[in-house]
Amino acid sequence: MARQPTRTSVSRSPRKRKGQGGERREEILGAALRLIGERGVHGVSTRQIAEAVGISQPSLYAYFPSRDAIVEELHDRAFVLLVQALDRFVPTPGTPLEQAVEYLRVYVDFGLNNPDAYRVAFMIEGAGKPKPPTDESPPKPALQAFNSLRAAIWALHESGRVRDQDPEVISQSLWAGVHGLVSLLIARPQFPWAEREALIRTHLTMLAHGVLKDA
Amino acid sequence: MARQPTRTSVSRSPRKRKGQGGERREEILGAALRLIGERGVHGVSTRQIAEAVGISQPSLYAYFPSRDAIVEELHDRAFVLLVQALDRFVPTPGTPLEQAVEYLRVYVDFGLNNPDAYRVAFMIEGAGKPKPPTDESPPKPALQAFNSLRAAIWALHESGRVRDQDPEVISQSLWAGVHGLVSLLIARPQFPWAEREALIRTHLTMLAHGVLKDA
DNA sequence: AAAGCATCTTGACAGTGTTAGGTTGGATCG
DNA sequence: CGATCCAACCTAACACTGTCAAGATGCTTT
Repeated sequence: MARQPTRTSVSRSPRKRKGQGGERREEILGAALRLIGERGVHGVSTRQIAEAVGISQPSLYAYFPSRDAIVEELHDRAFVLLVQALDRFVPTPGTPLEQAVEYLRVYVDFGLNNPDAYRVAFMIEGAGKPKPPTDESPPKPALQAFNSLRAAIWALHESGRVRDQDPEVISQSLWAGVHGLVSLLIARPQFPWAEREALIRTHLTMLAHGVLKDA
Repeated sequence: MARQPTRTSVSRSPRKRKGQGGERREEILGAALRLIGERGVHGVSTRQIAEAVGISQPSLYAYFPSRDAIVEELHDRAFVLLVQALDRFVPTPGTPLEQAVEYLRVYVDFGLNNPDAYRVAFMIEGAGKPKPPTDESPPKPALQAFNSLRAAIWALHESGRVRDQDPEVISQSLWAGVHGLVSLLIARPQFPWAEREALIRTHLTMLAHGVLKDA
């Protein structure tokens, strides 16, 4: 009697072959990042992700232990992308101020060009909290990203152009400075912002002026 | 037959008298703010709020149309508090740089002393999105807060001490500068921050140096 | 052809925000 | 005083969420 199930609707993706489970994993991460970019981190459910991929929703748990684990993986990957972008930077000839602005600009552009990644990386509440036990061993991508920035500041500092302040403090301060602009531009698109290019340039110039000696 | 209900557990708060529904409203907001401060915006359910207040959970909907409305009310109130703090500022005698640092310090201190409020006000994803129709009429507390800051910058600007830049751009840039520090300090308490006082002072001095002429 | 196991499924659970409808009891009025 | 009214509040139920348990499927290797 069991009537033929009407099926339809949820077009399933064909089952992956034996070794290719990793492909599914990537598909899941891709769909999750896209949906999160559209609807926000908390506006996406596991069922929506699963449907976008074309699998049943509990199948996600074959690849990730929890929903949060998906977000966390995106989080880490976003940091890796940021580090790559920062480390790719090579200064063009110019004054230290111009070079500093250029470098900070890489950070800003990364954030604005990858708002989904930046959101996931920096703008998720309590994303860095619940892990006091498993520290130390792996250099978390988050810290690694800051290390890139810090290294650049130290280099600048050793050129003697920086105001006499602890370089560590200056690094953190500059980070806060660029993060503030990026996060606000991303999070508050409705705010009556000034012309974006002028705002960015002014902001970075201000930060650089604040740090460098020859103002 | 109907056995005495075992009751227990959820100690209910006594019913409010006829006109005192507003009290309940305040109790709900207070409990919500406290719980959100402890567990984060998304870590608190309406049932938890209701239990903390001592009423049934659907009763919340007699006072607020939705869960988001509770958060939004807290959001607006946080802005009002911030505006009050900013407007209370009266500069002590000193150089323009010292005064600028002092003023920005009010913003930073407000954020760090009221992290719950600041979180709710500035660090909630998409809190300023879904309202293109009902604009214009009421001066939203959010914009009002920025107006306070802008007014202060304009005053500074007219004293002739500011680098030749559009004051509007400078206001937004300074806002981004302080917001970056406050939001990171609040959101990432685990990060190996430098000594907080030194960090704040350096950051604000940097921002002020970046904006003022006599560096 | 058989075995093994990665892949994926259905079914169920407690928890969530929200709505519908009914009860209670203090304030008000005749 | 007693009747009425309605603000304040409740229970029951809905569709949705993340997660777990248990089993089916079918490619790959022996």
